[in-house]
Amino acid sequence: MEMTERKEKILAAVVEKYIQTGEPVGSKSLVDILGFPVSSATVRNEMAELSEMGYLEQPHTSSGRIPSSKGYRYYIEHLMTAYEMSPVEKGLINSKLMESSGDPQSVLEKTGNILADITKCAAITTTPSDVEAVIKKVELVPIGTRTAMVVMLTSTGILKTRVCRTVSEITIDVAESFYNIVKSNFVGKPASELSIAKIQTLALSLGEKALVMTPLLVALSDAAKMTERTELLLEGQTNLLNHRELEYNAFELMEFLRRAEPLNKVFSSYSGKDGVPNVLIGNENMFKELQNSTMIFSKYSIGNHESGTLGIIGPTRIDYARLIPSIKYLTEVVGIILSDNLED
Amino acid sequence: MEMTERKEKILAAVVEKYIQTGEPVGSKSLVDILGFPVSSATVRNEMAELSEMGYLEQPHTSSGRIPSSKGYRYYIEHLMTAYEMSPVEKGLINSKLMESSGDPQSVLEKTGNILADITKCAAITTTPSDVEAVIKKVELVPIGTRTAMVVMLTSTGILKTRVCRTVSEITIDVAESFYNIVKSNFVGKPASELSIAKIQTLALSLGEKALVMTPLLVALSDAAKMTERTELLLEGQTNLLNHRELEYNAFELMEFLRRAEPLNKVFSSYSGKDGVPNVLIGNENMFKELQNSTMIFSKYSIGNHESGTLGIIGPTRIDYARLIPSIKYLTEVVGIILSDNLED
DNA sequence: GTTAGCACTCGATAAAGCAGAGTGCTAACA
DNA sequence: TGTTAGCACTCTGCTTTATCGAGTGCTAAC
Repeated sequence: MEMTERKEKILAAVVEKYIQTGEPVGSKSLVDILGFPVSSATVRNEMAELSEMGYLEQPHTSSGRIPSSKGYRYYIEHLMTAYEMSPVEKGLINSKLMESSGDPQSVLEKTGNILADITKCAAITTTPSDVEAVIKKVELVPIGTRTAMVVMLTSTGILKTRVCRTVSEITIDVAESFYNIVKSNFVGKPASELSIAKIQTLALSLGEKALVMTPLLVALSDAAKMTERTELLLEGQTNLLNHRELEYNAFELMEFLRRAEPLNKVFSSYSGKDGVPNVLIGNENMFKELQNSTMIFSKYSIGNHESGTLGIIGPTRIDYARLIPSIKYLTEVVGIILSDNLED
Repeated sequence: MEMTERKEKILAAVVEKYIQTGEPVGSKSLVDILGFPVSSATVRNEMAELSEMGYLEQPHTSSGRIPSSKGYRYYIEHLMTAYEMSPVEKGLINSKLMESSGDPQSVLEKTGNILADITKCAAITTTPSDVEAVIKKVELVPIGTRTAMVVMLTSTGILKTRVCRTVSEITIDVAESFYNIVKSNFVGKPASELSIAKIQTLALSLGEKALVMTPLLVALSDAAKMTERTELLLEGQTNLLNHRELEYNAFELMEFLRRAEPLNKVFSSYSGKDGVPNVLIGNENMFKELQNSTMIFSKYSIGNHESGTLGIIGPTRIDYARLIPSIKYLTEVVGIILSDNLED
């Protein structure tokens, strides 16, 4: 049984109508939608074949058809005409993103917000991670006599700050020693070398200065730890409750999203080549909690390195034609904004 | 009709049983719970009187009783024995809070997390706001040749950072001018004076330096704006879905929480005197969306100033004896941690 | 290959019946 | 006067039954 042009038109019509209404689509209503003059019986025959081929399925014997995962996939790959955002929408998004304070975490939070807003799905973003990142710069900012803020910049443009308090005054002398220690031990090295153990051995060689220096170094280590860990940011989870077809799954889904590991596993199993978003529909997902959902995600790059992921999760019944391009666009913008920090 | 000791015992038993099971409590099961030997008929008579007095109500004519808002209130004020957290639990909370990076926003986020976790409700925290706050210190941290981080500290211990990029190099000369401008115009003044308008008039007098200086001042203004705005942080909203009695309200409630104004209105209507948490039960709430919910909140102080609010929202059927002390404790701890930044 | 006609399936909704928990009231009891 | 046993009554939740209608698959004719 081979795919014909008429079958394709019918499949596309079923997908689009179902996406729009959420109701199984019957042969009769299809006749109205399709441009050419055929009777409902003919359409019924074609639909039966599409079912047999695995593109459509029936919730129960005597109701209309809904697209299967395979049906959605065929639609996305062969039938769909992508619906790009208008320049106005793009401009709006750009200006919203500019509101954030510039550090990756807040940019990605904002991105998640926007994503959740335009897709009405749950949005997931991950903070950049780059195994090749090294410490580029460390600064000590005086806050009070015994309080300072440690600032750390990595080669991937990630900036972390951390406030710490010491038992005795942070004199210029102390600050200088701190800079020396950092320069000779950590700058140019990966953040992972900044372990507590390393700090302890260092402290031994510092003599009396160890007392005031240790908190500073610990703060730096905390900052380093924060850059290493890639965090998962969730936004708009409550959107999931709006989708009727997820009604019973919504809660289970939210619980699933709370656990970071499985999601990271999904993200790392798919490459982000060509900047084309990955689409995982229904049973194409590896976890049973996602069998009724669709994930669309895409990798953003800082400089030339694939650094993090940005995507959504929602019902399989979703406006693919609009959302896939949107996610693609946001991925590009985020990449550009975050790469900006890299240049000097 | 006056309250007797036996009535009080019955009321307490109804409240506690209902909190535990979520089912209306009947006279028969009460006889088992109450220590003294009475028949179900006697208890029924007492319950009828408690109903008449407004402490209990019936979901429908022929079912057990559940506490009314007034009933809960009487219980909280006269009958309940508060259940303090154990030192171990307190220690655990302290150490979790210490993980956060020290700035108020992240401390409060963490607090919200903990709160949501131990109460299984939605947690609300507000970032500190203090109309009397003035700019105490501003620092410029070099990141790249044309990138810098502006750090701002207020008299209330709030620290904000903001990264900015300029078109030309940030020389030592530029930095010095920046410090001079800031010192003579903004330090010691309220953050609200750092308006864009003010910056524009300033820029006019800077001549050629305006080009490189403006982005820095704008960044500072952004930081100032961030300290002024008190933000509402929500955590654990999805917990609301776990409560059967909120089933139909849960979504409406989440939508309500998204809008900040009404919540701020609630918070500002109640003082935080004595550090005793405010409890608003069911219809005691001013907004119709909260009629089926209970809010418990309390104000934390930085230094001596009441600065922000921290609380939960959940069903009226909630373990008051445990949660009220927990919230009280967290409020105190947050106050202490945030006040810490004040000292020099 | 297409279409009209028709019996059939199955979910959704409403109506009806039943069991059980719990009440309020009355009358008797200590 | 307070307490208790007894009983009729109410109301919910659950199950059963009936009905409706949309939509199908199949057959036979075009």
